[in-house]
Amino acid sequence: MASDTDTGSMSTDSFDSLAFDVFSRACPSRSTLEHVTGRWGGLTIGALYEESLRFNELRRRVDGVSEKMLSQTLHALERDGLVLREAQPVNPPRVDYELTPFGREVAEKLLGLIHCVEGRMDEVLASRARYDEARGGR
Amino acid sequence: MASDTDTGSMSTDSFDSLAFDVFSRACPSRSTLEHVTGRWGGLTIGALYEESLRFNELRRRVDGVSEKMLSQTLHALERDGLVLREAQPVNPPRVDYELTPFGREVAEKLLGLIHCVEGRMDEVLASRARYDEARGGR
DNA sequence: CTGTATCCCCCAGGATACTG
DNA sequence: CAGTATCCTGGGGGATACAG
Repeated sequence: MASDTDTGSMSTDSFDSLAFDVFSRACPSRSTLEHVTGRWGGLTIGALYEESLRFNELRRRVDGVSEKMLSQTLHALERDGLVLREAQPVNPPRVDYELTPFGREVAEKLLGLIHCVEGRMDEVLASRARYDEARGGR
Repeated sequence: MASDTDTGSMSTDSFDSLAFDVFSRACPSRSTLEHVTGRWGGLTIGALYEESLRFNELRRRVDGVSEKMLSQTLHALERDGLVLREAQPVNPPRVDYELTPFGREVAEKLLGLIHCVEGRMDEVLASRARYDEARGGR
């Protein structure tokens, strides 16, 4: 693990002058973005945005995730400073996961995206129907 | 292709009462979200947000994408109604890709996320350093 | 309960060649 | 230029067993 080839430089660009090197493979933010938008990252963050959860609660909440992937995802997010892991030294062990302030900020942006897409799903579905009919025979 | 198992129902939830079934595997918006946030989807949309581009221009812009993946990505985005494909019947062929209004909206949300992360990359890097040092020996 | 270690399968996706 | 078709490999990720 910790195999990212990240170097420490990136551009601080404005919204209008988009010259960021996210397009470059070597951009360090690309890996974080991948953790956030990855298959399980987004769902995990979404779940934690509602409330702080324990490992198996998360596992139940995020439909379809395996122990291994949840573990990996959580580690990546914790490493990036999006998730805080709080282990209580009790028996049986109890570990709570919660979003950091940064994590919450990212979660909100992510939710903005999700809502944007969900609110337009009828359009999407219609577009898909059109597309499939046009070249559906083939 | 067009192998999504999407059914046409989803929840229209508010930002506060998050009861969306995005967490469910069967949620139709999940596939669109995957197209948008996928490895190449986001970068492609980001590139097209700046300007309308042709196939090979895109290929050069999005560092590391293969012909096959760009083609696939573009088809998925076009099908979902995010990208408009305009083929001019000239020789040699010329095809321009541009974002639809919906595509631009999604792009903006996406850029919001990207900027949020990029603007905090120093934190991320610091967090990673801390994390790696803590359990770096292992 | 909270994970880590292992095995292994499958397909995302890269390389290459070819067509219109 | 704008793609499609084919082949092939790496690693994403599931299942299971095990450990603290």
